[in-house]
Amino acid sequence: MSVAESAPANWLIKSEPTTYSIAHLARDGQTLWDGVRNYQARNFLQAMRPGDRAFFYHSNTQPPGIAGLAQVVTSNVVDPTQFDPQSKYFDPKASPDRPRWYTVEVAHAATFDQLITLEQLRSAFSEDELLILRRGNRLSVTPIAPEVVDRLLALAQDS
DNA sequence: GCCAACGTTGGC
DNA sequence: GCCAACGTTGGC
Repeated sequence: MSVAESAPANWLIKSEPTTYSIAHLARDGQTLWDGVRNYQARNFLQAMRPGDRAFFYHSNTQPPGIAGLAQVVTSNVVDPTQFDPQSKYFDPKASPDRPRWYTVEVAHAATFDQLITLEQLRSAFSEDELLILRRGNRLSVTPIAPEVVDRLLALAQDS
């Protein structure tokens, strides 16, 4: 009996485009997804594996929506900004022998010709299907189920 | 700029 | 361990 490799998982990662947008990722090729300081989001980041797909969502902008795709290239990376007193993400309770915050490196995979807007997402999906549609949701990293992924990719094709 | 929602902090 | 106060997020 062979050990089956699990299929790549799918995620949604949020960023404010004024801070870091899909265009920045396209320019950089890849980046360290640093600065996440929420335990639930961190736990999702730790579950990511190389090859996983991430939908790149632009938040706090007009209009908000999914701007493109990224791919996880390195997982379980200690976020170095937690040790840097100059960083806005500095965490005085973290130390190199006891890191608290882990993240991933992601590579640019696609920039959609047109944003899949939040409005489109709301009309196509329920709150249970897409966690970002939940009222008051603040999680910056969320998992996406396979059946939702196919419909999202179809929406991206249409755009 | 407003404000609802939610996570975190800290006094007790 | 409770919970009020506070800070942040993010759509509108």
